[in-house]
Amino acid sequence: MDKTKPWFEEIVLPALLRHARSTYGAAMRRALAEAGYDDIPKNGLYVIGGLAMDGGGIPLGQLIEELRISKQAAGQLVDTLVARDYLERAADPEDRRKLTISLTERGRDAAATQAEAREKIDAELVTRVGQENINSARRTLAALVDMGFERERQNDKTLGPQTLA
Amino acid sequence: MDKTKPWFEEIVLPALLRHARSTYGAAMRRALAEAGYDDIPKNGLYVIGGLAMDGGGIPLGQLIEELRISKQAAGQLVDTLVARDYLERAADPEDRRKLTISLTERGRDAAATQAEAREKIDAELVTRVGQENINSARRTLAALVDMGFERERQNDKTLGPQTLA
DNA sequence: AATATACAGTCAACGTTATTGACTATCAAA
DNA sequence: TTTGATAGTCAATAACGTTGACTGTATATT
Repeated sequence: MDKTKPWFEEIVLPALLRHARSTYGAAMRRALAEAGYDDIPKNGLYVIGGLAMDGGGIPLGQLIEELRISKQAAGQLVDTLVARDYLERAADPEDRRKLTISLTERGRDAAATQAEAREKIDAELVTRVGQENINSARRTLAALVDMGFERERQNDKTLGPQTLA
Repeated sequence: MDKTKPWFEEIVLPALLRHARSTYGAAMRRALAEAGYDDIPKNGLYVIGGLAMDGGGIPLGQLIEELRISKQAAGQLVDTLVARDYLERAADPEDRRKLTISLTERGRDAAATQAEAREKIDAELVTRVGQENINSARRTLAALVDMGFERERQNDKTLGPQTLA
């Protein structure tokens, strides 16, 4: 009766993923809130964080791809992020249909705060399980992501946005 | 310029987690929809899947713990799941405050379908990265989850439900 | 026993986020 | 220069989660 394996070998992977992600989410949100950035919508973290890495201005379409939400949802998300002064839009001179988005001053600062919080978790994680395990985890997760992409193509986009996540 | 590492070593962990989870979510949803179970709310997957493992009837409070949502949200979730005939409520004879929930016939069938889809992904994952990497991933994710729990206690529940996830 | 406190869950109102459907504007190609 | 595809917006609605106030049941203290 005591012969139980460690809990994390019993639990189902999706649930494990869910809770693991929430650790990051909670830490980043707390750090942001403490720095006064307490009005960022859910997916805003991904937008801000992503833009901080990409550096430049990306078109809405790219957000749609990365977040896998409808373009209307993406537009709305950007709207509120613009209204709250994290993002700004600019016309793309190459193609006037496109409106690229980029971080404002405030947005960059929020991104930095967020990155710091994330890196703190990352660092703590290294001390807990070691870089080797983390690398393995990344490989494993990447394989999962790939499988998702493949299926999506296979099924020729018959997969609604909200079906995901 | 071509000296780039594999993409999954560049990407930030929360995003990787997000997409990895969506692979499971999409596969399970597709399988369920094909079997006629296309009316399951988002968190319903966790409720149904979780109940299928626990077997028995659990009280609402346990759902709240596991999903980390407000009790009202949990109640509402159960409401719709009951309305759609996946779940049923029963009074707990021990403590008449408690209403335990358990799977209906339909619910069990949905759970089976879902589990099958999940296991298919699991199996494919083994062939892709091997059991060793998966074990490492589990250890790593578990460490993350633990960190989340610890922080939560540290901060004495000052952490709203929606802050998570 | 009597009262106070804690716990399990519901009801109602509201806010946020995502969805669908219809539309405008721009570009690309025949 | 019409045709078709692409980028994004507007408006209405649906799904989900939150807060606050409430009922009923159990538990502990006097």
